[in-house]
Amino acid sequence: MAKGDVSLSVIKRLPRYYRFLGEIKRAGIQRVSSGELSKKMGFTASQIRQDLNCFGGFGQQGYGYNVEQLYDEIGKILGVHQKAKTVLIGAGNLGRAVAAHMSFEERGFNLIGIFDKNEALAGQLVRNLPIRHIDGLYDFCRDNSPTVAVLCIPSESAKEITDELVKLGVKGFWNFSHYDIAVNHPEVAVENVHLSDSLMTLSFHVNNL
Amino acid sequence: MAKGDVSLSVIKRLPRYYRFLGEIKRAGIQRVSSGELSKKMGFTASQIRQDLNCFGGFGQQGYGYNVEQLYDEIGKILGVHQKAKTVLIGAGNLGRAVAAHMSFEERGFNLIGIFDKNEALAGQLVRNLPIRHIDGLYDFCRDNSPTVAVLCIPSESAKEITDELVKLGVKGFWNFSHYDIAVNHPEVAVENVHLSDSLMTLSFHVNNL
DNA sequence: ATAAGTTTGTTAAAAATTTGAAAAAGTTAG
DNA sequence: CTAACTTTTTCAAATTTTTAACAAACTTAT
Repeated sequence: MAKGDVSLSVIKRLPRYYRFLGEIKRAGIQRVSSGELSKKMGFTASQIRQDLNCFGGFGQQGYGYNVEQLYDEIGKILGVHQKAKTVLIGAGNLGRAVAAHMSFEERGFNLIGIFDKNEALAGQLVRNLPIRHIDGLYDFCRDNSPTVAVLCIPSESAKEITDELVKLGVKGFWNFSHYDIAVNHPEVAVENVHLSDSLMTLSFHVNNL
Repeated sequence: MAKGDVSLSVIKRLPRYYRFLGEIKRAGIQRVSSGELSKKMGFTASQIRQDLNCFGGFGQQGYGYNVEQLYDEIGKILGVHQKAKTVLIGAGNLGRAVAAHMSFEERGFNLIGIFDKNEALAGQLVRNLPIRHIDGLYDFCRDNSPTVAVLCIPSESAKEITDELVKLGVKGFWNFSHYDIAVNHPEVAVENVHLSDSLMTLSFHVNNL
């Protein structure tokens, strides 16, 4: 069950499995076969079976998969029950929307602080958390030891803040800035979102239908 | 120069090339080799050359690539100078942030309407556009013929609205809802964003460092 | 003008991913 | 309990993607 040897392609599909299994579970369905999942999700049944088997034999021949059990297993693999202490940097339009809109708690994170360089925002509540001035970040991190940071800041500041946060012990970055975070440390995980890349991909497709 | 035979992997890298070339261009650099790009971007030089050659020989032996020309060519391929008329559905936290934060105009889109089912929001301005009540969507589409829709709505409504918009002639969807849009029509392009999937992928990585 | 040095375009090899298919295991009905 | 059926597991083949290597083409300096 070594996790290092599971390919990134597989890992990136796990949240989708989790999402669909959640739906199925809420619909009250108790068992599901790879064939049924295949129809619903648009992956081949073979791929689904192969993916799941990277983490263990969750299914049973002649029966399929128990929805609830499989949902829980994937949840465990993804770590959705962890409570990784998380700070959000940048409380502009996007930062506030991300803070308010994402269910961090259902996905393995615990949002404990929101920071912005704009004094005017200080004290304003977002999701019951006060926006703090960025100058307090250092002390806050020393006192609370967050392990994850969400970056909703302009690309200019991204590199600098990232380096500082790494020094302060942050191990994971969810990056919405235009800048491509590429940390040298192998002990740091980065997920670059790049909404504009996604939008341009759509532009390509729309113009080449 | 048939575009149908370029793989999705390549296409998804194009916005990244565009982004880095933009940076290099703004820095005043006029020529660049695949080797230099490789260092900056983290792709292999071989891959960069191979990717670019899918669309034509933009480089010159012994010289490399002209930054401005390559930037323009990729821009054309991505269609960033198009003005695809675009409506945004759902003016909640996320919808408003997307409307305000994304530079649609620099990426091939022209945002012409914002809609929400919440009466209370009607009339409020976002980016100089008034939020309109969703009931007016049909007429608005008939009058203005948008070809792209950005969906920032709950998954429950996503399928229904998508189907209606397809009937009204929308050819491209940028989907932020939890729901996986899968349109049967081969003439419709969909880009599913799924921020929560990205967040859970980060959760996995953080928990498996 | 020539030679040395770069760098692309292109072809081929390697690696990774996806798909298919058979064997093993379990379920369900009689 | 047995036989027919379903579905996973596992292994192998096919496809796709990435990397490497080399010849052709251009630049630059002498």
